[in-house]
Amino acid sequence: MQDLAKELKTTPATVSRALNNSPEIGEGMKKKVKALADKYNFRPNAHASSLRKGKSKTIGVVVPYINRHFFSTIIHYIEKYVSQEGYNVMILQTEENFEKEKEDIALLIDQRVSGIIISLSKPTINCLHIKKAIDEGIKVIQIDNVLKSVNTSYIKTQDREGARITTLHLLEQGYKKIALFCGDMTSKLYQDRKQGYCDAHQERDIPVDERLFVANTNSRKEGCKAMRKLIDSGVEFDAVFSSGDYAALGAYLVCKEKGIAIPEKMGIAGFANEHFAELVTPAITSSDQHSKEIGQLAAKQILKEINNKDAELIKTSLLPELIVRGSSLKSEKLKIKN
Amino acid sequence: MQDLAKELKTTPATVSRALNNSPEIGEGMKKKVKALADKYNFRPNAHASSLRKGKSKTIGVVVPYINRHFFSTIIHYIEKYVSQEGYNVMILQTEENFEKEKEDIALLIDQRVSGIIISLSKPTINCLHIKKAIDEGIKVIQIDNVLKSVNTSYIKTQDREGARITTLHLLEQGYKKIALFCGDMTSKLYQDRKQGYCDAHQERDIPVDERLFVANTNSRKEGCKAMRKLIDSGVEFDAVFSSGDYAALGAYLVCKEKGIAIPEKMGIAGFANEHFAELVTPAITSSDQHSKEIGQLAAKQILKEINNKDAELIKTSLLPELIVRGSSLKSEKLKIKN
DNA sequence: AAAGTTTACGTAATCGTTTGCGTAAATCAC
DNA sequence: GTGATTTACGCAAACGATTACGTAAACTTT
Repeated sequence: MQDLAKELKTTPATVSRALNNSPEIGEGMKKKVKALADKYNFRPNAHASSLRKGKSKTIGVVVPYINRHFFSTIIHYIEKYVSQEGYNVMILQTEENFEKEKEDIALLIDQRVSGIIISLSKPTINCLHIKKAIDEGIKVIQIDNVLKSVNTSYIKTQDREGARITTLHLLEQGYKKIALFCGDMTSKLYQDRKQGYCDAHQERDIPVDERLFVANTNSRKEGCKAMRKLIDSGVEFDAVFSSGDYAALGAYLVCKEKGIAIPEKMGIAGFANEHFAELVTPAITSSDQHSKEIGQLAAKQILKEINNKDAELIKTSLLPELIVRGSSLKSEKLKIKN
Repeated sequence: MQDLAKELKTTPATVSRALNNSPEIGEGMKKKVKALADKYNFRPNAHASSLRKGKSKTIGVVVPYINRHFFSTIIHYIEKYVSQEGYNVMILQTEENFEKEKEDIALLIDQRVSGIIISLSKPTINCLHIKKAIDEGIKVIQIDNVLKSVNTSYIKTQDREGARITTLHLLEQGYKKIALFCGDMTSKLYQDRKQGYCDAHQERDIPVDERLFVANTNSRKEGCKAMRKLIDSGVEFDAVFSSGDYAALGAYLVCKEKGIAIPEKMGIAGFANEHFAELVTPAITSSDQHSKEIGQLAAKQILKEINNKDAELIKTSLLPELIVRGSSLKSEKLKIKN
């Protein structure tokens, strides 16, 4: 920048202002500066700029695991959007670990990022770390697993309602005893889904059988384990609603292995609409969480809050879309039989 | 830092050195500095440090799309590894666009990242942008789709050999006319896979029928289209080897739709071992590309090159693992019939 | 014990931009 | 034509850490 200034017999100040399109610089000078910058292929040092401004054009994205279809899709759309505005994204994973989450946030503060988009790890129950970021002037947007105790914009799924709708669907298909697989119950997200499951039962005046409830069941392996255990326990049930597709898949595979007919003898419904859900035979009923919309909304909103001192926060809950597939279509089959 | 220095009646220089564990600082002073830093929860400004050092503790990762299982898994392991060493990762997507790739690299240079791990976009055929990064002292590692015309470490799949093995497998199963689906043929990656396919034919003295070759077929939709077109063309064939699982899935679904028995009338094999390949019925034969190993190796190697001025480059080609599944098991079925 | 070496820390310049303040020249009001 | 603005730019001080160089004090060597 010094060099450009020298060659143009002006000062770095002017060069800087010209490159930043400051209105205090005349058109003629701007053209000259830009032309020379182009000629020498000059690009300003991002760190010097960030240091001086106390802010960098970076958005931090914090998720439990990036190699989950749901999150990688969200990040895809975030990156796609913010990169158009000259921002870049820094990615951190919490692996569902609260301590790591705190450290991740601290790192992003060290980087003076302009904004943070975060899906809280499941065990997180306090948000002092988030508040610290906000105090530093960083805009925060929560997605997916959010805590309302801290006042930020958020975009989440209507977990309770989504679970209610799925459960209702299973009940309407004629399933009587529905097992429920959830994850870490310290998380509001799973509490909500369980609540929705209970709501549906209450509406239909059906008692909830706690023996059919299994927590900490997220992965395919855990889903298998839970399913085997439940079957071996002797408690009767004729359907499984899993808070995640992977655990649903586990249950599904155990049925196939044991020759339990899906959907006739056992109904299965998942959540998240993972890729494989529609591909297996019969396909698995699941709820789409609109990852694309979440990513786009989060990106749009965070830039708005960064650029507009007092942009209004948004508190959005998207209704997941129940996609009914073969794994829970008992009544249709019955009709055909008659 | 100034404040800490003042309180300890010393200078920022000493504080900086103490925090960085410089051997020039006595143990007593180090303890005092660190204690006070802890007390005030002081964390150094990353940008000031990067500016002064001309380098930031950031690794840039450039891939076509992050929401592909293969890439998100690689990135997962990269982030996991480098974050332990105090590095963080910045992610850029090229969307298979050369211009965007150039801009991405320029952005990472602006950020003075310490290293770049990149999977070149398919259309990329020259590496001036990569060389520019190297000239800036940035360590570069290529993964997956690499160009050997630039001298960097790389970790890739043995595309030719992998394709050869898959093709040989299909031939051994008794398939006579194997269609080949590939992607953008300007990319060395697909050229290699096609070559492997040809190798296998040559070994078995079987002529290659160019009418059975379809390029630019990556997605599920394109796979469907290609399959329909091929069937309608009237050219006879009894198997499909697709360079990607999604296109293989397209072919697979068209068979199901048209009632073409898999694997009896049509053998199918993909590449990449996507999640769904093992889940559909029959499961799809595919080759695992060891994404976990690629991520770990890339991360380990880039840190080595960053920390060791003259660490040796690695040029690694991992042999993909052919996972034979039902979609290509014709002979087994025949045996059962006899 | 004098000279040399090491240890532990201070001094001050530097990384490359940005920006509050100052000011000459140009423009405007009347 | 004089004073008041406005325009367009220069000056210089930041931003916060790092590091080459300098130097007292402590320690070695012979």
